[in-house]
Amino acid sequence: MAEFDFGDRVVQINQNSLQSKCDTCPIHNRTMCAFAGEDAARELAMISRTRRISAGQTIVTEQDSLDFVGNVVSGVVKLSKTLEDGRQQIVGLLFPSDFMGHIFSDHTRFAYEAASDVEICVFDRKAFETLVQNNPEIQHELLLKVLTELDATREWMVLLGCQNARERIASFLLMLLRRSLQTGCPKEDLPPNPTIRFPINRKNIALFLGTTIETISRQIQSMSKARILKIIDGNTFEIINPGRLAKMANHEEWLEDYPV
Amino acid sequence: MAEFDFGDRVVQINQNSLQSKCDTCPIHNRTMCAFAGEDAARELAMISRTRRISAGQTIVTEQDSLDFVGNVVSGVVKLSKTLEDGRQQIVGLLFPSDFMGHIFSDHTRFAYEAASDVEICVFDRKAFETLVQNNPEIQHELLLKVLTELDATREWMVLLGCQNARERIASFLLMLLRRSLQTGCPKEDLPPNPTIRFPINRKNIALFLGTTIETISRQIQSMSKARILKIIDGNTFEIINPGRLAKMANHEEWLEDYPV
DNA sequence: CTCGAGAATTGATCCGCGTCAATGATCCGA
DNA sequence: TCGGATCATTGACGCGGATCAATTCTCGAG
Repeated sequence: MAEFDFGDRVVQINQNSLQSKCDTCPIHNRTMCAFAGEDAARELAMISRTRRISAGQTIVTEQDSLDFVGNVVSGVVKLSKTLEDGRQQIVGLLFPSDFMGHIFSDHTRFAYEAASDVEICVFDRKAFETLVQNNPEIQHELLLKVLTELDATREWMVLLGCQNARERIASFLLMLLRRSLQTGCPKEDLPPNPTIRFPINRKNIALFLGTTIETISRQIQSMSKARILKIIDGNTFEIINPGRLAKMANHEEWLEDYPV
Repeated sequence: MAEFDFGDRVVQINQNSLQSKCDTCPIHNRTMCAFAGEDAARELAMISRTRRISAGQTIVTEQDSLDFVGNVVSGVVKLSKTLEDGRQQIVGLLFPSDFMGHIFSDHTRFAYEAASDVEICVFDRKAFETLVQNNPEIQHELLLKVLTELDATREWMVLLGCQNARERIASFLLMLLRRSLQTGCPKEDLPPNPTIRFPINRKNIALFLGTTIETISRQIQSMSKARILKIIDGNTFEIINPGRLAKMANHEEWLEDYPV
């Protein structure tokens, strides 16, 4: 065991076992960890810890203090706000390699919940903040990540503000398709009929899209009848015509790879 | 005139006249400029320039490259996206002291337009990026600003996703009230019946709230009948009961100062 | 002052989708 | 294998707010 001082607290961690975790981390090179220098990477590895949360469990409630940050390793974390009367809106879905946490602030305004079985790699927040302050290159990566997330959030704002149910669901399918293609496969190898799985249940999709499970169901059936997709099972779909789907979403830039 | 090298370009600027501008800047201490060290502040002053844009003029279109960044000095800048069929959604309104620009990226996905007569203090983007990279404390302030903006954007996402027209308009009024109180007046000095002015026209409010000018008109009249506000003129309103307005908005934390 | 253009209000109508309710599918523990 | 629970699908209905249209208000030019 080694003892490390992160400014306002002392952390004791087994250095070897944790260092090795990052080497086998399936998402390491897509997270901000990949941009850390050698020393910072060692520190990150030392303060990291893996947590598993099963679907439906709350990780942090609104207004709670969030004393850790981290990366989603597998599964989907939902970020949501619930009004007094029970209405809820999901304001973000965090997929593997996404950064999770509310840094440089003592309380979040949104609840974090596992939308599926989830594995996250967490760091003590204060320790991570100290590390960020001492490593401008990590802070820069973090800034870029947050800027990207801000843009993505604004895109969804367009969706919620002025697109109808059909467009919202088409956009959601496209987002899933894009996330599943993010491994960076060359354009000519794109499958003509990609397959999509819903990683979360209908209720959460509805809460994210600002609609209802009934409307989602009707639209999926309607797309199936229109031969835009084929329902393999309730959660799996073969996209017969990605181009038409993109056109339907009215968000062309979300699927540049599949021309209409 | 002095000549300054910002990495990839050389800028010639009259140092004295520009330095003096920041001293008289009405919003200086609320912008990230206030956090710059002495050297950085001098650089900022040197690369800054004031631009005036009249209401309705486009500053940057979507997909354009945005070669400057800056702070809004007066007026309101709208950040929006327009779909092919003409539907438009405003994803952000920038008020005085707000930072404007799309840093560390060569093209924006949103258009910038003056929603009222506007005065902005601009910096060359590349020069500013260099300055940020060389000044971790400015980068940190920028990160905090972006994080705050991300949270604010998510709050509006809740609004667009699951709140009705009445709640949206009440929330908009509260936001204006809060912005106008940001000078930091002590709680006991709060005016019991504050006055609000719409800084932008109905069309832009509607585009921001994901509704229509007709609906806004009807809701305002309805609030007037319910004695929640008094219509001074078409753009000015006396808030008779801030507490009930907050309750109506269902976003209690937006007006903690006025208990229900 | 008048005139015309753009902005806001007010009224009438209609439709997308939320709501409620019933049925069907899947899964798990007993 | 059965029964209960959870989740998804399908149908019927109604409402909030978009749409269309007419009127009123505001303001700057002449």
